[in-house]
Formats: sequence, structure tokens, C-alpha cells
Amino acid sequence: MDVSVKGEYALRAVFELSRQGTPEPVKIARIAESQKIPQKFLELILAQLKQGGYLGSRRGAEGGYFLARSPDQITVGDILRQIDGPFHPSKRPFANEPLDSPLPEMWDRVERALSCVVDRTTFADLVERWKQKHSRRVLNWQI
Amino acid sequence: MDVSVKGEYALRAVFELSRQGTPEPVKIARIAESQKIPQKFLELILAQLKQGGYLGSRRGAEGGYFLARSPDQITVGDILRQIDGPFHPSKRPFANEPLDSPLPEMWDRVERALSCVVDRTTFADLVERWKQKHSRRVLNWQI
DNA sequence: CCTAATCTCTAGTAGAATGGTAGAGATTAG
DNA sequence: CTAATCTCTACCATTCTACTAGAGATTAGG
Repeated sequence: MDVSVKGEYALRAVFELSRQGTPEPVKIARIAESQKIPQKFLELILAQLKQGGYLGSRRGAEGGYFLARSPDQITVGDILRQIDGPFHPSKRPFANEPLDSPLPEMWDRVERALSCVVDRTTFADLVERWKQKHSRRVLNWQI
Repeated sequence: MDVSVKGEYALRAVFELSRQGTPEPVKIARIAESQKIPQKFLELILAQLKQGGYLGSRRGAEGGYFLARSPDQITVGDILRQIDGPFHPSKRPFANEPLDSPLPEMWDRVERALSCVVDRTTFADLVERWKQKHSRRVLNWQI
């Protein structure tokens, strides 16, 4: 019942790109540094996100990665599923399971509860929340 | 974001004991058979559940396992945590994480959503749901 | 007390997943 | 042309998962 480190890295990377808000490509090296992710590992992750259609890229000097959709069109669930695969809490057709088990129905509930959070949280939401916390911090500094 | 096979086995075993509803010990072999769980693997699981205080046991001939609490005092969350460990969706203090990330707050939401299901579902609930489905089946047969 | 049936405890283990690393190749801006 | 960047394939150490094996401890019933 947990998310892989790879998944969390992916979220942080997409968040970084969303926060930027520019259409300019951002270099892997910069994302890696600002989000403290091992660069070579991040390369694999970004490639995977690109092939899922969430990111675009440009090679060569001044190249980098950018969002392929606007942040309010990408959810946390999208990214997690692209990286870690679909999350059925329990591998679905449990071959050897008695047919009249009450568990599958419960797993459905779990999945719906999960979905309510991750599929409704867009990166636009995350950026907004982050901005609010951030501005409060700045405000406190000023006072 | 998924439950181990071991965790699912544990749930099925406790469900089996709850369904029984008797204070009589049930043999591992019987649980293993009726729930289609490899017996030697199940032994480890039951021992772990016992040491968590959820089950009791008696050795020797006519021995077996039994619930240490009534089914309405054991939740699905209890069992999953005992078997698979606490489920923080993301390993909590992500050492290298930027301090102002919006992700920890989201993981909290996820955890609460999850908890709403698994910590509120008791084995008494599961048995009741199972009985309802079962009685409907029987009814349809009769008609 | 004997014995068969059971739980208990320790160990091992094959295979997959996780969390990376290495390096050569392709592409592009300037 | 060249330096900077993404891309692609391969590899790898460690841990986790889902078991299996077998000897030992305990108990009911005779």
C-alpha cells in the first residue's frame, strides 16, 4: 500500500515543470538538482512520462523537457499509473479465491477512495497549494 | 499501491475464522484448504497474527487457531498493518525532499481516504455482507 | 504414559522488483 | 563544427516476495 520512490520522483518532476509555468524546455540536470533526484534515474522516468504523452522534449543544446498538457489536465493518478502501473489494491482476478468472498467488493471501495484523491488532484492544484503556503511563509518573514 | 498476497491471505484467514463464529479452534489445514492458501505459508501468517494479538491458538491434537477478539473488534486495517506494516503511501520523511513540497499533504489525504475504508470495515461487516450475498444466492436457487 | 495430531520455530531459496549506474549514440542551437 | 543535451540499451547490487523444509514442542485421547 505504498508508492515507489520512482513514482514520487515522477510526481516531483512533473510538479517542477508545472511550477515553472513556461513553455520553455527545462533541462534534466536542472530538475534533478532542484528536486534532488539522481539524474540518470530521472532520465528514465522522464522518458517514460514522455511516452505516456504527458511530457514533450527537445534534444540538443538548450533542449529539455516540458509539459505536453496544461497542469490542470494532468492528475497525480495519471502520473502514478504511468510509472507504477495500474493500482488495483489486490491483483484482481485472484485465481484461487473462493467465488463468494466479500473482499473484491472491499477492494473496489478502497480503489474508489484512492481515486477520489489522486484522480481529482491536478498539478494545477498542487501548484496553487504550494503558492499559498509559500506566500504565507514570505508574509511571515516580512512581519 | 497494492496489497501483498500475504496480506490478502491474512484477510481471508481471519474472515474464515470470523465466519465460523465458534470459539472452537480451527486447524490450519482446514483454513488452508477452504481458502486455498499454501499451508506452510499460512502457518507463518497465522503466527504473525497471533503475536499481534488478533488470534489465539491451541497446540496438539484438536488444536488450531481462533479469534482472540470478536469479529466486530478487528478491522481490515488492523490485519493489513500487522502483516504488511504501516502503510504510509510514501515513505514519510523523504530525506532529500524539498521542504516546501505540496506532496506530503496529499499523501495525508490519501492515507485518510484509505483509512476511511480499511479502518472502518470490521470482519463482522464482511461476514454480514457475505451472508447477504449468500442468502440471495440460495433464494434464487429456491425460486 | 504413549502416540498421533497439531502448532512452532528456524532456515533456506528461486525469482522478481527496486533503485539505481554506465556509456555510447542521436539531435540540435549557435 | 561542436558542445550540450536527450535517448537507448545494458547491467547490477540489494531487497522483497512467496514460498518450502524439517525438526521440535505441546496436547487430547486412549
